[in-house]
Amino acid sequence: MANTEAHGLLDDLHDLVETRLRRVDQRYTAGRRAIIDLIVTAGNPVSIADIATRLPDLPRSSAYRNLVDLESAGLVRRIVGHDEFARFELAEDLTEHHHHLLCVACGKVIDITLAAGLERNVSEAIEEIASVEGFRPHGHRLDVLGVCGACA
Amino acid sequence: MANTEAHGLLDDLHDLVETRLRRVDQRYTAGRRAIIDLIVTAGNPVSIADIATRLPDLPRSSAYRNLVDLESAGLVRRIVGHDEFARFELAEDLTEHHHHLLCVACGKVIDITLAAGLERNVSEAIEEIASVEGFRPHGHRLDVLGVCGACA
DNA sequence: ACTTAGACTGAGACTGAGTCCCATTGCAAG
DNA sequence: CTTGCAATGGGACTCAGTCTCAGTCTAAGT
Ligand SMILES: [Mn+2]
Ligand SMILES: [Mn+2]
Ligand SMILES: [Zn+2]
Ligand SMILES: [Zn+2]
Repeated sequence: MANTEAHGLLDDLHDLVETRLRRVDQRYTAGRRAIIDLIVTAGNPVSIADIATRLPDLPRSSAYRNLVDLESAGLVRRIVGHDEFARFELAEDLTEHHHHLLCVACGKVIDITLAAGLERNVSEAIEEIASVEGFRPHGHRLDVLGVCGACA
Repeated sequence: MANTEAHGLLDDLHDLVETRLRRVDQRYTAGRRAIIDLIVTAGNPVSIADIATRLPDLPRSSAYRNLVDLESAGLVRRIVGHDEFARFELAEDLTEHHHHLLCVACGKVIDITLAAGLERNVSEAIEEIASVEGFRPHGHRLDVLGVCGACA
């Protein structure tokens, strides 16, 4: 192990998560760390079923509670897809602003990123319309409904 | 009542709905008609609670079943907003393509329409990205999260 | 080292929007 | 009429998600 300055990107993320949790008097326990690890490792948003499968020793009640806590701390985002199951991914300020393809057949969620210019146009149009309606926008989500390659 | 050619826009809609239902061997019963009336009359998408309030004599099980049937017939669209309650509106081929402002405080849903040009740009970008992912897109939804005027 | 406050855990009870069941009723075609 | 389904409605049921609570862990203070 010649590398002593060691910290990889994943370790940096864990440090950041820990700092954010500490800021609200929360601890970065093994269960929470395992959930963050899983969310980052999986390419796509993960469901409770995914967590139960990949982390069989983490009780469901703890998984649900940890996800609520991580969401409250602004570290994790809950996604309501096309099926009845919630899914979870890293919050956008830990990754980048993006959107989703939702498979109406199997419920799979795939991340996509729009061109910056188009994203800007959308945001401006939203600001415009919202102000007319007396609505204060915090953000937006664009979901594409369709059928994924595996289900075609 | 001097007007004998009578059929208003609402009547035309009812006729269209009846035709579409007949096409799939379904009947346009009083309960279903009342639900369509309510959905059209209300400016915004309606929840089951709205239906229970405005149509107190329509049993919940019938309301849910009718909504499922109307959705299957492509006449009504189910909206998953920011709260835990589903809402319902006319399907887009009975109105026009549009999107929603979602109040994160009270759950209210407000219809909005984007400029046609922007809408086209979004659709094209989606086609492009989806094809790269091997995903066959059927449509999209754009939800703006924020706080409505009443909740500000 | 010991204490202590409160964050955290886990097993299970509970909630409630939405679905299913089934006996009964309505309705349209022949 | 009759006959085959569509439709009804009251209530039982499902199950993802939430809540409870007694016990445990952890960090900070002394
Ligand atoms: Mn994502
Ligand atoms: Mn709408
Ligand atoms: Zn799929
Ligand atoms: Zn509101």
